[in-house]
Amino acid sequence: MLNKAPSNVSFPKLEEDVLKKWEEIDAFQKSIDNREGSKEFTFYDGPPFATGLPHYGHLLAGTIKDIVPRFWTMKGFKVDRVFGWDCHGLPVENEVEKILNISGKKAIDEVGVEAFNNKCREIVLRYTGEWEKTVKRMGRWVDFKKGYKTMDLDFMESIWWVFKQLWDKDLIYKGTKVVPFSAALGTALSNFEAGQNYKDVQDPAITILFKLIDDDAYMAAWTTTPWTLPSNLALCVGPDIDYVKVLDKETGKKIYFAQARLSVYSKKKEFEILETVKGSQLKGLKYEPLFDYFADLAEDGAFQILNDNYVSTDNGTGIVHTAPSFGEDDNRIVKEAGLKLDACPLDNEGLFIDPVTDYKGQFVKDADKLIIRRLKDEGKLFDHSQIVHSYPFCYRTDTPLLYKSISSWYVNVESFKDKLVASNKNIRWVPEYIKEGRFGNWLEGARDWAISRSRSWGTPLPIWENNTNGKRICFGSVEELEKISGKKINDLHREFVDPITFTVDGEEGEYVRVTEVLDCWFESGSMPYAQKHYPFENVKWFEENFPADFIAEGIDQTRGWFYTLVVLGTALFEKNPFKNVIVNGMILAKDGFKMSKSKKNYPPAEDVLNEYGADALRLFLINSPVVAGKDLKFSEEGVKDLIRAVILPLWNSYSFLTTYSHVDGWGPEKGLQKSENQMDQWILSKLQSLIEQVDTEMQNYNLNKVVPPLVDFVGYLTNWYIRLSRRRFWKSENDGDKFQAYSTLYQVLVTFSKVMAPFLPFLTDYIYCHLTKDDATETFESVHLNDFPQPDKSLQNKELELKMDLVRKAVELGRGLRAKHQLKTRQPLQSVTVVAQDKNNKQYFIELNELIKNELNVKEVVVSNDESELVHRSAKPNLKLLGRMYGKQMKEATVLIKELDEETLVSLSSGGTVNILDKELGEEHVLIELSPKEGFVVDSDQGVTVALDTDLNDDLKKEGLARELVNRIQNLRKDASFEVSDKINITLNGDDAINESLKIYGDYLKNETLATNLDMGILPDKSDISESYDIDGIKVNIAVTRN
RNA sequence: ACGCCCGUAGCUCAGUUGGUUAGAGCGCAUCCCUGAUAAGGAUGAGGUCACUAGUUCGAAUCUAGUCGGGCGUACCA
Repeated sequence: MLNKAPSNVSFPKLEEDVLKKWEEIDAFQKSIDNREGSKEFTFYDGPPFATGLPHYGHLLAGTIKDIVPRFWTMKGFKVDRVFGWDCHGLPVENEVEKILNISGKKAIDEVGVEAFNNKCREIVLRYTGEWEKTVKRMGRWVDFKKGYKTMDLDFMESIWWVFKQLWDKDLIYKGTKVVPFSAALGTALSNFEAGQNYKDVQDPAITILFKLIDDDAYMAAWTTTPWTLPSNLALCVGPDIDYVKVLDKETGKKIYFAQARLSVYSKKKEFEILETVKGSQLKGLKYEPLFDYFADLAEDGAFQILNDNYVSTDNGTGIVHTAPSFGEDDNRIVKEAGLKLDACPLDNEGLFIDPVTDYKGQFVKDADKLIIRRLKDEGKLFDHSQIVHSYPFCYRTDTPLLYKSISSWYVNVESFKDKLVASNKNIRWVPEYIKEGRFGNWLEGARDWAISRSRSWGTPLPIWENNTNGKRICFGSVEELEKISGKKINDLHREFVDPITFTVDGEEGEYVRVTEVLDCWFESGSMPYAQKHYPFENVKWFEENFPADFIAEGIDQTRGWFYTLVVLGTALFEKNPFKNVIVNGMILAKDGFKMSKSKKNYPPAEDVLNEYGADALRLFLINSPVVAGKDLKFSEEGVKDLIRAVILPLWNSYSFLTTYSHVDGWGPEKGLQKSENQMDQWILSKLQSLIEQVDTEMQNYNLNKVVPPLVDFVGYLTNWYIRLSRRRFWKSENDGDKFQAYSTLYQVLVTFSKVMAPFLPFLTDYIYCHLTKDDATETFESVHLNDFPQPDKSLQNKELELKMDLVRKAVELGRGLRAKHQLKTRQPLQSVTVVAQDKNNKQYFIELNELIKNELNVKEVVVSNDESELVHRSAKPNLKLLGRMYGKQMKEATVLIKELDEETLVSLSSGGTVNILDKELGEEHVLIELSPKEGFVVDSDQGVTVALDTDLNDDLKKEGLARELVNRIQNLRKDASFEVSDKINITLNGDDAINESLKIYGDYLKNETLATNLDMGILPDKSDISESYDIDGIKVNIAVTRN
């Protein structure tokens, strides 16, 4: 027998209890061990940085990462899930710098790599406890004990192996990279850091003249950074852009610039156009360097005009001053022209150094003015103005950033770009548009990947360089390094491997490690291999399970983790490393802006969990556009709504079943019965359809399409099935029908728990376990150890579902009519007329007329197939069909169709045709609408018409009154907190109408209220509860006593 | 600044290849029902589909531009 559900439930509290149970029985581990020997479903967890606390974005991703593996577990797969920690990288270093109150690479060198790294190691895991707590509280099952850390020796060794693979494939090279640089900190910043602090600032915008060597003319170039001019090594023009050579009437100089910019400059000066040429024709022309500091680079190809398509004519002159050491594009263009040029005359503090002797020791930005004046004096300044543009500032010192080239190690991604695109073809992206859109575009434009950082806390590059002959050796395992160095190695961090040096027989010089470490993105992209210490361990497992079945992260990872995974998977194995990916959108605050701690525009996750629980939060997140890659405005109310829409009704259903079955001592151990009742059959059929639907959507990773059918089902269950079946549960006789009702509701709740288990892991587990404790066919300790239900075809009855839809429609219309005409449902009416033109439908109404009778509280259901007395017909064109037929005549035809009379419409619906503008139209060409006729209590919708007979005779009135009395007495029972099974004695007195009514309906009233005695007369002095009522003018006093 | 996504009722969102009176839930108002009660039902009010211009017999939907939000990329020289 089932235990009664507790009368007051706290879902957060219930969840905590379920969590405890999971711990006790080790439910998660069991869900994996259970599937030993089954096919595996592989899941990769993207490692978060442990330096911050989890926020909603993590909770969302965590929810998706929990639901999908839970589903596939229930589908029979073994789904191992381990957590990962991203330990290396700038965020950690920044934290440590803050703690040690130092900044920049130089400072780190002073503290020492060892001390610095120790500090990093110390703090990197400081929030893991909080993470674990929150992740678990959300109901996510993931293994923290076996979790990987990117700073583990095994992990780092695999990284080395990955790197060595690329090295052997000749995909690694050393080049220069232009990076944002903070002069105040004396260190390069990541693009991410540089992006933190853009500001609109005013800068000089000058146009300078470069004298051509073989032509008595000048090239006009525009720049906002005069201090980069000493480092100018080239000019760049667009090959397809038109350039004009003009005569400056004031100075007599001949000057080139883009034709499109002529109008701008001619505002200030007078020109005569001499010639027009394409940029491609200017290519290769040589010019005199502006300054002579780097004049000797002319031998290496400097000071010539190059071509590139990135040049625009939006501003400037259409001729770009190119300083390869200070601009990413500049660097690229020069490189692509096959030139090796570099002129970077500044130190780490942003001060000019040799050979720029004139400004030596000056901060470059301060030298701007002097450089401009000098160019002006030399007659090389063509124009001088100001511009306001956005420029990055150091996020820590608020000083303008400089861009400067540094040497860096690259992966030659461009060389296998085609393979990346090919890999992407095999990935299922949810939502789909990301595949060809954002991600596809990003792959198309893939650039070589700079993977080294001049930093301290990371996996060191496994490259040793001979300090004499420059030869390099790359290591791909600890063993190789141990062998050559003769030392035992237990840790691969810099403080351990940097001191290792060695010599090679027959070679001069000593091999010393290059100083850089790997970008932590390289590590996260390597996690499929490194988390398993592949290929040093788990080779067989890896080969069988390599492309992961599933991963999930936010859309911000398009160019992050998703990209690095694909690059490395493709480079190593020419494979896409994951088959399915769910990309979630960003969670914004209620106000539509991003969540911000300082703005306090969102509630702390902990509060939401304590107030509403994880089930509600999970459902809210899953049911939002955020799983379809769109942004979500987070609102607490939304979470609350899901409680109301799903969790509470589900709980109430469970509570309903247990309340009544407890009274009868019913439980599944009595054996489940197959039901003949159509309501039972209907809800079971609906349940099978739901199983199918959820299964299909989950197989397609459409998590956001799952909740609406769940909500619908909850509606069917509570607002139709239970509401209409209540009487069967609480009637006093223990007959077969009652047990069929119990069996049905029991089965529905048990199966429904299984279907919803991946989504609402707590509540479903609670309900499932409490329901099935005595059920010999359900022997599991947790709903999550079950298989996902299979739809039972024998229980599916689509026709019945259709029937019920019609009935529900009719009842809905009938209820609407009662409301509109102020006819209380408690007042019985003589009859309702339902009209169905379709023969099948007519039959359905006849079959299910009992339901309609009860729901609408009428004595009789009249089924008719002629609604012409009740409604008007009118027609509208079926535009989808007719639009193509009529084209421009459509407007005219619409008017004619709308004017068709009822007779014609009736003939159309019985197969007739009508001629409109020379075209023969049949029923399918028009849409016939029904509208209620005046003076009838009638309504019509979607082919169903319902009319109520509102005449009341005496008998109906008496019955109505009896029902009012039942209602009052039931309320009294409830107010007196009687049990549903308590028997009572009633005493009442009142107006004559009461007596008249009870003469006929006294037994009915007793039966309904479980009354053993019904006395008419003066109320007793002592009763459990008594009250006086006025029912539409009829007065009555009632007293109730429990016996 | 550029690329991608988004802008529909007070709020959160649906809206298939262009088609009929633009929908749902919540909230609000009125009424109803109720021994599942932290509920439930019906009805109603509430919309210039961000704006502008175009394509079309017909645009929330397609095109171009403007404005606003998000993500990403950026000293576009």
